[in-house]
Amino acid sequence: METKTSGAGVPSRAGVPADYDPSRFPPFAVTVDVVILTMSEGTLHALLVRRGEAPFQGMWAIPGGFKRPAETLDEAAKRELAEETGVDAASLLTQFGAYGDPERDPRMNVVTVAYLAVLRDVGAIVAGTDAADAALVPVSDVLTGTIDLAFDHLRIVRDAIQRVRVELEVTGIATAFVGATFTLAELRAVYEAVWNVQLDAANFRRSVVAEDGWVIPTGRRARPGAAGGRPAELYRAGRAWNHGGPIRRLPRNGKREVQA
Amino acid sequence: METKTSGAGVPSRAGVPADYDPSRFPPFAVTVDVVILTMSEGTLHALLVRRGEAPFQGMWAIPGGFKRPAETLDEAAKRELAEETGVDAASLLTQFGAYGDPERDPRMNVVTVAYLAVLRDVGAIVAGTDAADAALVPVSDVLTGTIDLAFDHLRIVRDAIQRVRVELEVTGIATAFVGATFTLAELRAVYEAVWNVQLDAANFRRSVVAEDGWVIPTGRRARPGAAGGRPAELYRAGRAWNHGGPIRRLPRNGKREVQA
DNA sequence: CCAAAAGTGTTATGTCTACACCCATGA
DNA sequence: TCATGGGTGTAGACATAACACTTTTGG
Repeated sequence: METKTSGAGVPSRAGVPADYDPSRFPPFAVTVDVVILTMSEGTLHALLVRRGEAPFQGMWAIPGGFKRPAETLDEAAKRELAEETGVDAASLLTQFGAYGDPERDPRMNVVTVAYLAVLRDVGAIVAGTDAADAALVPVSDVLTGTIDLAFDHLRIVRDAIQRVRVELEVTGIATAFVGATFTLAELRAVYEAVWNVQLDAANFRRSVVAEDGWVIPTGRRARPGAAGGRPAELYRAGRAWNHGGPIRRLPRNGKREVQA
Repeated sequence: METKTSGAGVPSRAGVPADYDPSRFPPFAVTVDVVILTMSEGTLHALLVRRGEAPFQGMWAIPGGFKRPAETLDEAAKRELAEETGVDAASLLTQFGAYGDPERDPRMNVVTVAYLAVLRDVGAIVAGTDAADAALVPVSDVLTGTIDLAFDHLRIVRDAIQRVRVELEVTGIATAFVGATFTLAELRAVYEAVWNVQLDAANFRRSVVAEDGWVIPTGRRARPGAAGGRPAELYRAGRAWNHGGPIRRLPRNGKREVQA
């Protein structure tokens, strides 16, 4: 693997001590962690598991596990997601970072590769598992430190949120948060929750509908809420979200930002 | 680290065979590879090294090496960059991916974490090293397969280019490509080379100058080229490029794209 | 009927593009 | 002086934001 051309015998190119022998490589454990995000009660939630053993026993953590030698990183992430949720949907798994600080695991050298997964209907999935060891928690509770996480998982979650914010802008990942059919108000709520902004419903509708083939009207309508109101049209996701996004960019100036 | 809560004895949550014992973890070698990009002769170039040993002996590869147990991934990347170029500039090192396919190294299980570095004046640096084992090659030659790379390094370079395209848009990384002082034409050439587009000089100037504090006029002027022309103002980079970019977005429609 | 939410129209403002035009230099 | 590239002006196309107004529901 990638041994430098300036091998053991060659003096270092730039004054760095060549005190390292590439022929003996240090072994690492490699894990894959998956930040699973979903919308619940109008806010962004993450699926966390409670650790059953030391270190950090009893604390919340991102689900994850060892990479196996015969699988790729993507396959490992897909496997972890499936084991945790039963969902088999590789397309919305995005690798967003690798973490290898020496002390991130007190027991050994561990490098972890982090993935982001965006799901809908995780509530039902979590309810089906042992409630004691998996839960959907508000992301804001994690970010503010109300819930604190094992290892460097806070940092990983922070990076995942950063990433999903960008994904929302440049891909159409928003539809992954909502059900198979959805109203534009639900879709708008995704942007508002993730970006923490307030969007004009009228203008939002126009932007989304203008993005050709991105959402498709089903002809059916949603039942209004208890407070009444005109029933909303139901849409389904159109072609996959790889081409470019529907709603453009976070506000150019700080305007319209809403305080948490 | 990150062992699932559903440990060895607990049956798997979702029908996945629980045939894996987390207490024995498989060891991996972890390396850090750095894709070093620079502008040379008006086009995008990458710094490659020639492999001195098997496998892929004699082929070109991205510089890289083992992560040491006591350093972070960022530190390892910084060290590799310094060893290869003598440049000590951590701020422009960006992690952009991890690669761990089982067969990517025929000798053993290697997971590599890839970084992007953008430099100026690499030409002089490379000239100072043994020309036989390091060279600046046009990125286009790599992407078209004219030069082929060891391991899965082609894929890594492709991803690095993807990344720098985005970085150019959302950060101000463009100034990292040019000298300490530069003309707006030089800066524009960076965008044109990386995005493979043709930009209107007049509009480019306005966009850049409008981005407040992003480039700062020095009051000095560049000597015109041999063909004459009005001497251009010299600028220096302003505050660091983390806030948001100067030139916005790749063209919304395919227009203005230039064929390679 | 009233409140609430969905959806449409309209207008002011801002941004982007193309391109005409002037400026300063080398040969 | 002409060719070349730097820099400014400007008008139309287009995008965005704000908000008034109409529609359709529950109570």
